[in-house]
Amino acid sequence: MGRTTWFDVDGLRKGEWTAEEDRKLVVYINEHGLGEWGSLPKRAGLQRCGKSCRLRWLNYLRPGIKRGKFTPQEEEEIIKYHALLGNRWAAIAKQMPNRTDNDIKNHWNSCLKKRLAKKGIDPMTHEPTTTTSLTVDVTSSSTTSSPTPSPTSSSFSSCSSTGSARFLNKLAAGISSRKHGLESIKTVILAEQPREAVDEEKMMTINMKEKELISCYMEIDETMSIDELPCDDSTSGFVAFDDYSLIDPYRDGVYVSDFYDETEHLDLFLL
DNA sequence: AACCTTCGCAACCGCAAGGAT
DNA sequence: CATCCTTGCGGTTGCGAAGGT
Repeated sequence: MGRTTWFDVDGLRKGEWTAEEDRKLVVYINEHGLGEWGSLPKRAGLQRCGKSCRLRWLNYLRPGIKRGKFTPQEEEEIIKYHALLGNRWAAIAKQMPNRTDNDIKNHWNSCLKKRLAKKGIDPMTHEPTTTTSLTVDVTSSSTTSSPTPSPTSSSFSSCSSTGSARFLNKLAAGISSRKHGLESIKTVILAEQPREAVDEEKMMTINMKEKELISCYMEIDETMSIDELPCDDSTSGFVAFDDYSLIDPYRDGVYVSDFYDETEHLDLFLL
């Protein structure tokens, strides 16, 4: 199996790797370590681009890669993590260290996605296709069950008041896969101040809620894996974090309500 | 047996983020 | 601050194998 070999305009070899090329790459990396993919091919005596070498190493030659059929347990894990993280194959692969992101992605696209669809489950939302449990903005003209509907105050207030594992997972994923440091996330949250005061009592509530939200961010350790985070049974497209914030699992962000216009408006903090 | 379709997987491509200059 | 370069990610493609008709 594999692609036929050909050469691009720069004379670089493309397509299937030979055993000899694999050997050269492994020998070079074992001797010199990883890094500088751009210049590696020349130094290793390979007629390949750096990207191709990196991919070959990460997806095939790297030690510790598990190949072959996925076990039912692994498949369950993939489905579970996909529900939490979406198509973030790299982030999912981090939870399954013996499998590559490419492997997981291929298995999802060729097998798991179809299997879920057959069972009547939308592979993107992980919800039954016959029902729509996503909350849709009643004021908008949209009638679809898009994964990113506009939240409303009604959906907001009806959400659970407990913290959300999905939110925490999203945050952890943001930290781990997108390289957003905790400090920068805290800075974003802390920098968002109320626009104008209403009254003192409300102000106190706002401050309290803000503190709760911030403290949640503060408690998350960058080294925590998803399994270490607390779980709840939140299942809808939007996930409540508390009365003032709402998580959209399909975007890299957390909505935090504009405390002074609770009727419609939410701000999206991108992670 | 021959042909067609689907599956599985390796590899490519384009894009974006982040670092270096 | 702007530009360039490197790295990493996700979507897509190409192709042999396997299965179906």
